[in-house]
Amino acid sequence: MDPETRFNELIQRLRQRQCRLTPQRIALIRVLTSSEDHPTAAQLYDRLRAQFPTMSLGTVYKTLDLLFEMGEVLEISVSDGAAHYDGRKPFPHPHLICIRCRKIRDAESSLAENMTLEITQTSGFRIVGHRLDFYGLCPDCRQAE
Amino acid sequence: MDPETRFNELIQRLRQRQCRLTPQRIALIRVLTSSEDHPTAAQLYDRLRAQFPTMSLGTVYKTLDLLFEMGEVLEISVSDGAAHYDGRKPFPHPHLICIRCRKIRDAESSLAENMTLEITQTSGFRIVGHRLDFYGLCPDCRQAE
DNA sequence: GTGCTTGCAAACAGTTTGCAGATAG
DNA sequence: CTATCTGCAAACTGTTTGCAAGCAC
Repeated sequence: MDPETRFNELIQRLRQRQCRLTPQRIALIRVLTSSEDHPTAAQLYDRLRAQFPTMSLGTVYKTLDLLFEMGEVLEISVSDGAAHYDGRKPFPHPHLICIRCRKIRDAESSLAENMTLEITQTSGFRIVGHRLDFYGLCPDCRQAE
Repeated sequence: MDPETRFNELIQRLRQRQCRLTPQRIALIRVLTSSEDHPTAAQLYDRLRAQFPTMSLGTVYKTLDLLFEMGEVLEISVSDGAAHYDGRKPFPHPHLICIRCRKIRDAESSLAENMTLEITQTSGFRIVGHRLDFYGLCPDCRQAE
């Protein structure tokens, strides 16, 4: 899905929920949907402040929480403290996380869906989300070794 | 693997590393290997303090870090702040996490290994670990709905 | 005896909260 | 006009760090 479509989708969802469409929220959704990487709250805050000096970190957190509760944003916790966010693919999918440079990439796997199905059927849980994180050295960092 | 065997294995690994076998470390490994659930550092501390009043939370963290770096303990980050630890199955495996009662259970899946293989081959990453967490409502909490 | 380990307390980082003032609808 | 939202700052939580005293080897 291209960023523009996703942007409009999120705006639409907020409208449905009768949430106020403040400039801050619109700007955050803009940045979130156009980010190729998986930024932390602080990184989003930095990117926003450049073009939106009045934005505050607290508002970033509040808006991310709102979108998270709506199921429109994925929270990825790497073991580096801060949570990372993915607003482009709200459906779960595997991530590749480099243990050296901390970069996060999306991974494709045909088996992810089947595994979710298998677990759903055998566990008795009603599954509402999953996180599939793979840790390792990315190609760049392997060379640097 | 039964708790006793795993306990001895961990003690052995520490010896190999020439680490001191202090009473604190032995007690923590005892609790860790006999825990059916996935306790946080604070929970481990509470369980230890009962029979070991001099134990400090800092030591719990330091010992967990040591075992984690040795690859003998899994760190599971739920989105509830604190990290949970699993010392019984150091090889990665899927976890089921209840979003209501926060309980964490082990899940079995035949596909987990294949998926890891697939990702390893297509990503260019050298994979050293993975985390497969499934979020949902456990059978108990589904009934309570 | 040596140097790793502990316990304590202070420091730290990320996140959450409370509230007065601002503003979208 | 009103209820929601923002911005700020203080509070909180989990974790890390530094260092003197203790103890495994």
